[in-house]
Amino acid sequence: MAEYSISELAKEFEVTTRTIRHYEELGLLSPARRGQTRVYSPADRTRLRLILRGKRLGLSLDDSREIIDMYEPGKTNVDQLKKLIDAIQSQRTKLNQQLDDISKLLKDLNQAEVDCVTALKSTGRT
Amino acid sequence: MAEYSISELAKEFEVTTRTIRHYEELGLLSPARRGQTRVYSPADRTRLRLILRGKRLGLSLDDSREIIDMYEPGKTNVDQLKKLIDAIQSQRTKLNQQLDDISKLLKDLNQAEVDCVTALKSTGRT
DNA sequence: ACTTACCTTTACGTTAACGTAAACTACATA
DNA sequence: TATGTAGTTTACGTTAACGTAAAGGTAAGT
Repeated sequence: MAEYSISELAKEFEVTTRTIRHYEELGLLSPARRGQTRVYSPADRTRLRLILRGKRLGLSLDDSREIIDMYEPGKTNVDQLKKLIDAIQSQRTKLNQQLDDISKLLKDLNQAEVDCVTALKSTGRT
Repeated sequence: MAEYSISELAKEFEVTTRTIRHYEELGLLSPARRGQTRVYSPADRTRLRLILRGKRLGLSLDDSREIIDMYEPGKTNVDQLKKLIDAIQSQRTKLNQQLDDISKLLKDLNQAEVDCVTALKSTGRT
């Protein structure tokens, strides 16, 4: 039954402790306490991982919280569940848009690289 | 030889004119002028499209400017070209990381959806 | 001539996501 | 006992990416 200190998590994910506390202020994390000191469970660690993944994808912290809350099984209400499914669909749409953007950007990068190499060769001959 | 007004572009890309002017302030766009008025070429329009694509991918405007400048062929210097190739590679790395993130998130979303549907069914029977 | 619909610049305001500093506590170790 | 190391709260500061007036210019239509 592993647990983690705030600085351990900070080191592992290459963020500052301030950042982790900030996520807690926003209600994205709520670690246990031993006295005053925060004690993080593996579940907390997973939440942090999800938050940072969301960040890399350009999600706001609020968006991330929405998504993360989806994983919690405590949603009994039917309307809640339907809302969640909608949210999931909407996120999927956004992600697919991102996939499209990325593939286009990668294509552009390839072309840019080709242009660079071509330019380099011609430079070599001048 | 098409051209566009600022509000035309704003409408097309669903941003405000303030946003477009802001990009110009940061040196990401430099449209021609007819008197005081900005006149955008198809090339300007493409640049705007690239900027917004970058935004969707979570790039900063500075990052976007770097990438966009890669497409300009006016880079004669060899060192410049090598730097560009490095930048391209680094962007590619970042994008591949994003692809990985997205595939993982999509997987998570699928699981969350399954959980939702399961929960819904059990609710129906209670 | 007057309104409407654009365009312009200048400049202060706002939000998100932290950074940074101050001031304090608790535990371990030289 | 002092020095360090890691934790805490509180609170003001900062940066990016615009928002939001304010104040004005210009050309088209009525």
